Amino acid sequence: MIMDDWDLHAVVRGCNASSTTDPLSLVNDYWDSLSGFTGGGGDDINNDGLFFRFPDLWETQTAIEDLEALCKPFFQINEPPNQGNQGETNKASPLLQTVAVPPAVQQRRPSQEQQQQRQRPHIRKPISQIPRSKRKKNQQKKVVCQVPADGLSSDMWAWRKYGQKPIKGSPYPRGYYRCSSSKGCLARKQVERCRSDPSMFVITYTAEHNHPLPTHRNSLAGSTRHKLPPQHPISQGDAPVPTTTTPPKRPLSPSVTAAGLSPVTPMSSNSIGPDEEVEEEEEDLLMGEDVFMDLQDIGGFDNDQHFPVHPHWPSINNTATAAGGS
DNA sequence: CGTTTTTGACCCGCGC
DNA sequence: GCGCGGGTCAAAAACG
Repeated sequence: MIMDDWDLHAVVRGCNASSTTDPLSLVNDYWDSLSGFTGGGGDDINNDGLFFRFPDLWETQTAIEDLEALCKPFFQINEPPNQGNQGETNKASPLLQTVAVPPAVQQRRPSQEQQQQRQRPHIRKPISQIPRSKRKKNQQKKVVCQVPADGLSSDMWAWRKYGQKPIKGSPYPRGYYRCSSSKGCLARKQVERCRSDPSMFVITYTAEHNHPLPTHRNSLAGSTRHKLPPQHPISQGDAPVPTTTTPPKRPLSPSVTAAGLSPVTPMSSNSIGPDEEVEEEEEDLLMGEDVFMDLQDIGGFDNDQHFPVHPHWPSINNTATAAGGS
């Protein structure tokens, strides 16, 4: 099947290509990918009855149009409809690639019911009741976007972070987000910094939203932890948080998020940390204070080239235990 | 009170 | 079969 070409390599390619700082190569990759799609099945999970679905990859027009179409659902930037703010939009518009799955495999995705079953409170279900095993890794349909830092919060969906993991071989952790707008929404998103180009973020969207774009969040509670100016990022970053022993139950400050995820050691006052903070605030203004995701959550600030070990990770290679925890 | 983030633990796919 | 690595769960804490 044509889809066979679509695996994580395509994803990785997208990231690697950026290292050449040649966006066109990504677009070309994407275009190449489209040719692989045209024969594919458009039979996605939610063909009917759903408010939102990914743009139809199978009915392609032009690479640019497709790019825009794919980006739109995720990057509906707050701007007047007829305001052709192309310049700015382009700045934040993601370079993306798509990874598709053979239809047969797609059907194996956990259904919504299954998903909800898994999310029921209480202890983990016996393995037999958890259909997660049906899912094959790397074979879910994915849309991979590569966006600059300021493109991250252009995502109009409301995401809730449900996990974070250090990725082997990468100094940056990967954040796992799920759509918080609708309970049954299966949409997920993974965000990580591109290792070859730390200024870029690789966003992988999985599954689809089954609801319309939220106009605003239900609540901002718990979502504005980073409001305080991180005056003590260093202390957080340096804190040798034990990974195996009992966890220090969250001596959290708003800056912990940044420091906790940053692979970088303490952000000096001259590092980009604060700059990004400012950048983020600017974004907030642009976004009408709808901060859907804090970039600092993703990978910290590393533009000053040093990639020390994450303070919380004894060593990324120390997998036996590190893999267990996150 | 409802929501989010954090984070250790758990589970499972996959490569060897 | 085993171990690694990635994805998810869920309790605790924080926030408005």
